[in-house]
Amino acid sequence: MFIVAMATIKEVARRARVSAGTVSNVLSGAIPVSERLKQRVLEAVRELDYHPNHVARSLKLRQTKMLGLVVSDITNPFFPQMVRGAEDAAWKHNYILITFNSDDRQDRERQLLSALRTRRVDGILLVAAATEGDLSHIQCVMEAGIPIVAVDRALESLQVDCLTVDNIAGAQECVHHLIERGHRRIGIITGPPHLPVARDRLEGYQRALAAAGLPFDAAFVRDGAFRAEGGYQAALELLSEVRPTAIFTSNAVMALGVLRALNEMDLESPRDVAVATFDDPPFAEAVRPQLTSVAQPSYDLGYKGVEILLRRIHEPNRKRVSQVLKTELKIRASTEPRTSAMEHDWRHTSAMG
Amino acid sequence: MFIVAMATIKEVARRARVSAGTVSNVLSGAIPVSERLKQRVLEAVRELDYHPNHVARSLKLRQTKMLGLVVSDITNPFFPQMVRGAEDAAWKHNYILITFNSDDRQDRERQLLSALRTRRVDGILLVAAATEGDLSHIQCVMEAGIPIVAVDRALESLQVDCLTVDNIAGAQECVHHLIERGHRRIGIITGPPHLPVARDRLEGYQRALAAAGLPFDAAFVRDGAFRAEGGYQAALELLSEVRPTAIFTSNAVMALGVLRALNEMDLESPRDVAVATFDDPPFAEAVRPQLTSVAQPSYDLGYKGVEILLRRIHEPNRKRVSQVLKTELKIRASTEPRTSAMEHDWRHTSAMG
DNA sequence: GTGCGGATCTGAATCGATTCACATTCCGGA
DNA sequence: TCCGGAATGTGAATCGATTCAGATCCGCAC
Repeated sequence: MFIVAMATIKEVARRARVSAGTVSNVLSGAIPVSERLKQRVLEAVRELDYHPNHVARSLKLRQTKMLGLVVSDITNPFFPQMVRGAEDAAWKHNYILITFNSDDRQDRERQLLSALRTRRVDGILLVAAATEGDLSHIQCVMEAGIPIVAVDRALESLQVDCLTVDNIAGAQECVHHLIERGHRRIGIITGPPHLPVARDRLEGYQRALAAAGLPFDAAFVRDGAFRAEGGYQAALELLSEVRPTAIFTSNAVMALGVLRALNEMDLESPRDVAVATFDDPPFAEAVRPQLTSVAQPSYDLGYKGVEILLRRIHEPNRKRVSQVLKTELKIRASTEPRTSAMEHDWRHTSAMG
Repeated sequence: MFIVAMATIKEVARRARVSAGTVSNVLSGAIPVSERLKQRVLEAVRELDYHPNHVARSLKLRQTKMLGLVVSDITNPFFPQMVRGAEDAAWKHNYILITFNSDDRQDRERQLLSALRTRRVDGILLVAAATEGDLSHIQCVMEAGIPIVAVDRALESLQVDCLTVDNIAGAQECVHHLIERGHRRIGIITGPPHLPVARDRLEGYQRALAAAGLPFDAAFVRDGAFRAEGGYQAALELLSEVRPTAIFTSNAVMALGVLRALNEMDLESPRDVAVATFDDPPFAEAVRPQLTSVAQPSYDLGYKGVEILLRRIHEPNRKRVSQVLKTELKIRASTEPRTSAMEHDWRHTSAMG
């Protein structure tokens, strides 16, 4: 293997006829160096196109200026924004990000955390695969002295900083909006019940019903597994069984499944069924009808997550923080008021089903 | 700052009553160690929860097992798949990925490459901000001995491996499909003309027209800057000026803009206007109508890109490779045949405009 | 001319893992 | 019993930057 060696600090030193320490001082600026030598050093740096070896620096300083970021799956349209936010914040503070996908599998998460630990990252931003049960692998990393911030999904049982979104309030506000529009038969397609995020959104749904004095009926609840296919299947079932006049999905990809189901059943939104969803991906405004949705501050989740993490790195003994970001309801065409004629029609039809 | 030091190889050695070298040999498996000592070492490793310091390892071995990945913007739905592919391939070969966004800005790209260089990544996967003009910052990195693979956008003027998509053929096939469906007035919304990707797709459009003996009219070409807003504006213009019966967009986010424009102008696809687009994001099947699209093998772009890069890292003197991946045309509802009545109607209208 | 303080610089130790020259052990065969 | 050589271990040098104790230099006051 042919290696083109990069210049080292010693070569720069030799060329500038100074010691390595002086080169270091010039570049770091920590200790003043005479103008004469400084110029010599800078010229040598330029001539050799010297780029300090950050690996050696990390070893000596015992900090890598690297942060780990573990998300479920970057392919899920919710995460890119968050990753982008995290990256921007990290870059701003001269840190770099190592991003991993866990696919929400705990065994993989365990491996990833182990890899990050061996790489000596200074801290980890974690969207935990599971938030309950055996969290020992996370605990271990913390005990090894690597700060962790739980993003999007809180880890109540661990002493970690958490940055989450108010899922309950977001879902509640949205379902309340549906109720306000006259809907009484509202279906919900949820995510995997073992995920608190999914449970919280269901909780918001229930609270909205309760607040309006409406009864809760489990037949209107389906698990779409947070996936498009699941949303599709769940929608087919709901529409052919309990006939809701509105469907609320707990994330956006499932909403796509719902739209596909409507398509196939030759139903139209909002005429036949109102649709609203958690998440507000770019396509929400492009689909027909445009989707009423609960926008999460996903960019902020990443950006602030990194800021909390950096703060923790510098103040390891700071009090544990747990911040909850608000969602924003974006009302669009998919929940526009229906005509009373249509409403009547559906009432009639569903009574027959 | 309170530091919880992690165990070092020396501590493991002391606890197992062996030398550091022996611990290293046990863990790497390169040199055989007697069963007796091996067990002692492994037990010490377990007791101390030893995780080798990869930073020290990198310094000594002069390889970090890190790859850099520079994309335009992870927020663009085309990239997550690619990043995921790259990450999977990297992880499989025990490499990690450092992902950056350049926003297609050359100054930023320069900084990112410099950062990657100082970090001593073993190689870089680059979606270049520009493919022509001053590419010296890229050239420098290569001269420093860091292999680069240009993904998605070729760098013809540099001696780098390239992995791209056949944009010309993909666009041509798609436009040919529109022609086959009877369209004669076909608008195209392109990306920034300084990007070869955009130029190639336009080239494919032109070739399709030429192959069918249709004249090329610049009035049917608009620049949508690869952004939703641009696609929206361009569509409004096209539809109110030259009245195409079909619109082809050079990327998917612009197609979203087109759909929004149709929405606002109260036009319907495919009844009034057929729509087809380059890129095949998840929402292509969810929007109404489902979008005919040119699917890029974006996951493969990342996966194979990393494999080419790793191959280059191990064989620096290998002949330069330049691989072109094929696209796949996915025909969906947005280009379904129109009735002749409709066609007539439009001919009439456009003649008036 | 001498001495002294401050400003600059140098040189060596250090971070933690790898590796290689060398030391030690152990075994069979003579 | 002794030797050769294979098998197994040890210890020190090394990677490249940082940092700090100590060396050197300079000007100035006495």
